[in-house]
Amino acid sequence: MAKTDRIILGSCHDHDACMAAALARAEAVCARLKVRLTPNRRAVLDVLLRDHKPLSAYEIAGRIDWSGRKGGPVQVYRALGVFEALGLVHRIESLNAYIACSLREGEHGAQFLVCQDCGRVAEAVDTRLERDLQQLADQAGFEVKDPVVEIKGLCRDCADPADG
Amino acid sequence: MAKTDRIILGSCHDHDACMAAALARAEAVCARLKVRLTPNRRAVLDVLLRDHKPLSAYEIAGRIDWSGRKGGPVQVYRALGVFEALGLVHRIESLNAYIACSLREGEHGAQFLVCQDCGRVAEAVDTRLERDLQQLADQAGFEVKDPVVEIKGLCRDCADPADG
DNA sequence: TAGTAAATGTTACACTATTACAGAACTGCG
DNA sequence: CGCAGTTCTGTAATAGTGTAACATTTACTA
Repeated sequence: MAKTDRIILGSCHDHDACMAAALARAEAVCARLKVRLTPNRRAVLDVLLRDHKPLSAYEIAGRIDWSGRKGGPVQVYRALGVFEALGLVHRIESLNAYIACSLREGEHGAQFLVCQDCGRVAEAVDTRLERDLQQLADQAGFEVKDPVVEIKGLCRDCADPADG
Repeated sequence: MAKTDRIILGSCHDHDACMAAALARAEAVCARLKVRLTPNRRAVLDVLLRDHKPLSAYEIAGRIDWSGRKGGPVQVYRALGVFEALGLVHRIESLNAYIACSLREGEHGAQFLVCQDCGRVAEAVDTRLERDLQQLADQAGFEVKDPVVEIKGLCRDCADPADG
């Protein structure tokens, strides 16, 4: 049976290492594309990496230490815009929230498993699914730009709390 | 090659007949499930069927003749909630908009092709894609409740205006 | 170091969605 | 019919999400 290439659960991992790696990846991407990782942007990315779960722009704004400055959604949206364009942050449409990308550089595509109970999100890479999406679009003469796949439901922990 | 079961383009069809059929379908579903198709709800459904394209709740509210009454988003959201539960209306997450379901009774599942240029949305039924989604979820021990598939891109007309 | 482009600070505002509560309309039943 | 309970509606207020506009500052480049 064809297997999903990779699923990142968002739990069950060494979070410090994960954060450091993600930050390094972000720096690499920014350097390569000549995008500046300014303090503002870094602050937004830090918050997202720290939590490793979807946060609304306003939640992000609330967690940043603006040290004196006013600081609000505008700054956050600006940074999110940059990161989305780079593929470092994904918007979860069904939650109006944003999450740092968990994938290695070079990997792309974005299928999400969104738990309606605990709110956590797992990110997956399933090339077969992507092929299917492409094929579906082809049949309608539709040019794919950005496929949104968000499977809403219950994660393992929430579906079966007893861990049966 | 496995084919998508059905794609409804949202254009190129006898709109009057389509509307009448959809309305009849809605009445049937409501009758079967003992849900009342009240004037308010009918007004919302009418607007959605008439346009056959995604509309925001506020746009819907703006197009309804409230004849004296105040009438606003609250009424619209209430009706939309009912129809969504019945599967007669779908929310397009990536647009914050709502569209009447184009499928026959019994058909379900909802994959959408969302044109970023003209804003039109086509609805598709692709059981293979659904199977793949289920399989992806299974591998993560995830229980699927509501798969959201919205392919953003360019429809045939907008991708190639010259109709090459 | 002056000129240009990029990013920021700030205010204000538009759009999306929900809560709360009182009143009206429908349903079932004696 | 007339009452009781439920469902639906009208209305106002408010919470949450996202942008526009514009002056100012910061960073790059010649």
